[in-house]
Amino acid sequence: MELGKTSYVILGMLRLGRSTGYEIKALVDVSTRFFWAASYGQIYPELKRLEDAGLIAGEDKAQGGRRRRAFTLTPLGEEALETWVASGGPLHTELRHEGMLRFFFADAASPEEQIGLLQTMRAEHERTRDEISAIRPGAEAARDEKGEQFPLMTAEFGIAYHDFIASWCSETERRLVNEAKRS
Amino acid sequence: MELGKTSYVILGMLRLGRSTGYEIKALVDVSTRFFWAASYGQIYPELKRLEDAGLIAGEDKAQGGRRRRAFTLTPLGEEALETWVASGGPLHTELRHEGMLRFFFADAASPEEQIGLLQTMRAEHERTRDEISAIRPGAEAARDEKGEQFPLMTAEFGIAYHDFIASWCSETERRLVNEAKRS
DNA sequence: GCTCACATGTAATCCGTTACATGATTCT
DNA sequence: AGAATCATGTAACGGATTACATGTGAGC
Repeated sequence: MELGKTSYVILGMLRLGRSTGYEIKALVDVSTRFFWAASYGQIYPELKRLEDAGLIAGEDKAQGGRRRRAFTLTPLGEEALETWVASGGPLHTELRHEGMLRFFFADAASPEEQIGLLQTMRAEHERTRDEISAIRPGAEAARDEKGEQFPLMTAEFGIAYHDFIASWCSETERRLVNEAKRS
Repeated sequence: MELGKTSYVILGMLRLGRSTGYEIKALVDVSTRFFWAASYGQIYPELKRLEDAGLIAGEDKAQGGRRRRAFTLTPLGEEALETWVASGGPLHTELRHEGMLRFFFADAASPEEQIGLLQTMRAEHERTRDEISAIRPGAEAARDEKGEQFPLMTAEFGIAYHDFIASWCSETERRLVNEAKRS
C-alpha cells in the first residue's frame, strides 16, 4: 500500500495519543494545519485504508448511543512512521500565496493600492502568528507533561515564520511610502 | 465567467509582455513558481477560456511550419487584472511543508535523525534561495529597462524568506546538538 | 545528424475541500 | 430548551500535476 503524507499525519497523531478521527482532526487544526492541513474527507477514508493495511488497529468504543471508533498504532504502523520521519528523502514543499502573487503584479496598481496590499498581507500574517501564539501554551504543556518537544518547537517556528513575513511587509511598506513621498 | 488565481497569472504575464502559452510558462518558472506554480495543463485550456470571455485576444502567428498563437490583453482583461490586484479581499495562503511535518513528529526519531532532518531542510531552503538569487539579475534588468519594480522586490522577498528558514534550521540544529551533548 | 529550445495541446489521475447527512451527549 | 461539542461518514466538485502525443527550427 502506498502511503501519502496524510497517512503519516494520522499515524503521527495516533502516536501522540489521539484515537478517533475526530480527535485527530482537532489536533491537526491546532498544530500541523499551518503547514499541513487535513480534512474529514481525507481522514476517515484513510483510517479505513490504514486499518486494512494493518498499520493501525480499530476498536468500537461506543458510549451509550454515540458511535466511537478508537484506533491505535500497530508495531507495523509505528515502524512506518519512524522510517518516514528519519528517511533522508527529498522534502516536498509547496507554497500558494495569493498576496505575493498580487504583489508580483503590483506594477499595475497605484501606490496607495500597493501599500494597501502590503497592509492586508501584514495583517493576515500577524493574525496567523497570534493564532499560533494562542496555541503555544498547549504545546508547552505537552512538552512538560509528556516530553513532546517537537510540537512546541514547531509552534515556535510558526510564530517566528509569520512574524518574519509580517515584518517584511512593514519594512517594504515603509520603503514604498518613502518613495511615494519623494516623487 | 469565474476567474481563478491561475487566470490572473496569465493576465499578469501578458501584461508583462509575454504572448504565448510557452512564454507564460517560462516566466512562471523563473518567478511566481516559488509561491504560485502553474503547468501547461492549466495554462493552455485557460488561455482558451479567457479568449472566449473576451479578456484576451489571440492571433495566429505561425512562423513557417511552427505553430504559434500570440495573445494580448484586451481592455476588459486589463481591467480585470487591475481590479484583482487592488481588491482588498482576503488573501488565500496555503503551505505544504513536508519537512516541518516530519519535524513535528520528530519525537519519534533519534537525536541523530532529528539533526539529519534539519540539515536536509536547511539544504533544500538554501538551494531554493540560491535558485532565486540566480534569477534575481533578470528581475533587476526588467526594473532598470522596463520599470517593473515588483518582480524584483518579490525575488528579494523569496531570497530573504528561504534564507530565514535555512537560518532557523541552523539555529535549531545547534540547539539540538548542544542538548545531545549535555545528556 | 543530433540535440535543444520553441510550441501546443489532451487525458488520466491525484489530492484535497466543501457541503451534506445524521445523530448523541453535555453544558448553560 | 437550545447550543455547543462529540462523532462518523459520503458525494460532488475543483484545482492541479503528470504523462503523453506531436512537430518545427536553430545551432553544433
